[in-house]
Amino acid sequence: MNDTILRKKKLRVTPFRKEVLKVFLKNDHAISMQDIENELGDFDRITLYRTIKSFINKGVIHEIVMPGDIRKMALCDQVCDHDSGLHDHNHIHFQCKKCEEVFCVEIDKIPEIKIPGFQIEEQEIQAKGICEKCSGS
Amino acid sequence: MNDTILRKKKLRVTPFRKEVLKVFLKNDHAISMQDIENELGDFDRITLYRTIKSFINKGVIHEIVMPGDIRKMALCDQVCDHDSGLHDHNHIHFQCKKCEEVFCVEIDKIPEIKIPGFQIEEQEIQAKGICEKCSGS
DNA sequence: TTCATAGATGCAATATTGTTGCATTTGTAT
DNA sequence: ATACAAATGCAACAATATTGCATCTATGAA
Repeated sequence: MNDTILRKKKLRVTPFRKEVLKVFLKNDHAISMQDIENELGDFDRITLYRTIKSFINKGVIHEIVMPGDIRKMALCDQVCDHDSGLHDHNHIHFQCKKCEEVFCVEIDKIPEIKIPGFQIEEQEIQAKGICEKCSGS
Repeated sequence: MNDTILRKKKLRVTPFRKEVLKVFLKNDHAISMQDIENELGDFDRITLYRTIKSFINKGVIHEIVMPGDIRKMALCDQVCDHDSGLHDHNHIHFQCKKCEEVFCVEIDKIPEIKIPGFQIEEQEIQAKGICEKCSGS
């Protein structure tokens, strides 16, 4: 139930937030602002912006940015239930060159990068290629 | 000389382009659209957008996007002298949490990621932490 | 169950960012 | 020196995002 998700993240359960969350839940890939707007029937754009912002801050969803002005969002794992606005993810972001969708893909272990002189605290990997579904066809 | 860079990438050498290129050359870190606008005295914004677009297409600069609506650009290595619009880079993108600058940092070898079912063709690594300069202070 | 209140919503107005079409100017190859 | 494709600059516009404020509502406490 999406009520549970919201409550867990200390967000008030409102009809609008449930609607927005539903859009995320029914997609297995990352979605854009446009996608959400298209899926919501009637809505107030300002409220949507604010909803998205609080979802990100509370760790309900996370932002994915990729070259080419691609800005999408996807649900967070259970892991990130913190109020800090920081997100920990054990996955990489993958964009399919065929269907153009962006997915969060779990991987066993994120390789550690080391750079002399730099202290790396977080890292994120973005990849492009052909996704599972498009490989088959 | 920045004339050489432009000619090598098959771009006409115009005063404006030289100005923009100069801004990139004098920074050792990635810069934003805002940064460029601030450094250029008097300019036409539309021309700037178009200039940036052709610089990216011809491989003079590359785009760097990071979570938090960060969109910056930096000069490409000599390597990417192709007209395809694709860029090959042997570096990762690093953002310092202290000075907030974004750097292109060369690393020895980019680790290979493998995901069952997915064909990875390109990948990019983004990291956050403390940069060389800020570590010292 | 009712009530008070912090938080969420919706509207208006506005800011920021990026694009398109078109006339004019300019860099470059001949 | 010249012709022409490419670049520029202007006007108009489109898309995206933000702020302030009045109103409404979800939630915890009485």
